[in-house]
Amino acid sequence: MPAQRQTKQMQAIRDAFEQAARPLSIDELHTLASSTINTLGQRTVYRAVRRLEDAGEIVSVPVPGSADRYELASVASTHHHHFHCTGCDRYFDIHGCPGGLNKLVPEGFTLEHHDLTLSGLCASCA
Amino acid sequence: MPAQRQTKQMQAIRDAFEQAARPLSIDELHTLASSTINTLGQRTVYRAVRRLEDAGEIVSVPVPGSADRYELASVASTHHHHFHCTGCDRYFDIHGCPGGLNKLVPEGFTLEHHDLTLSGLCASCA
DNA sequence: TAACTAATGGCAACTAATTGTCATTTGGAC
DNA sequence: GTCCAAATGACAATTAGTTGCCATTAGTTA
Repeated sequence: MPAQRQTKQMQAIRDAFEQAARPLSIDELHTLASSTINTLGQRTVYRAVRRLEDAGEIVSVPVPGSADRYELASVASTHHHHFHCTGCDRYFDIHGCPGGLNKLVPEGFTLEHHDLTLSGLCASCA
Repeated sequence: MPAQRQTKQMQAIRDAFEQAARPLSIDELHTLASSTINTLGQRTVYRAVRRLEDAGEIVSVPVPGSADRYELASVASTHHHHFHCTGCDRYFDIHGCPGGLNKLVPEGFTLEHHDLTLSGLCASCA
């Protein structure tokens, strides 16, 4: 198997996830990590995300209307939902869950997962 | 203003919405309406959807990971949510709403909308 | 330090979804 | 039935997102 190398690009991308503590898009990652590596290429961000996802360190967060976001697998393993700010287009984690969803499922359907997205304005945009 | 013409293509697309009674993708519309108009072009479906949306007869339903679905505005005006079948990739309407979402909103954030999507298998796929 | 090769970065190419173009068809007013 | 223009359908072109390619850079081991 190929040896893993410790690069400053990869480290900057990991740091971006840790510091942001919310789901990030490829562009957000590129912007955030560029503050430390100002020559960072977008292609490198795509590859880093792919590797981190394959390694199980991050998971994709599909969102309607735009490209996937990604968040740390350690965060994703705790059941949570998201808040989408319509002002800055950022996604935030929210904890808690309404529950009682089984009552909503139609006869004959099997419920496996659910996804709740609140939207409005974040603290910065409000 | 330009005169509206009553075409069988447009009627077939309206019928598809009425009969399906669930959010439809462009491809689903094309397939459903093709059962009556077997020469129906995809371009015509795109234009019909645009006109119906502009006219306020249908609204778009953005979904993660794939192209928008569309549903009748009369249905959309009643608060509801959706069930996504992971087997056949169809969306269905579900009525009811868990409520109590304001408790989940972080300090300083303003809640405007919410979107709940259940997923699993529909009655046909289960 | 030297050598090997994983990783990078820029650009072209690809994919899926959508829209532009235009010759042809056809609904509807006369 | 005639005429005009809205609507259609085929295909090319565009867009956003992502990936392929490849010459170059730079970790890592000896």
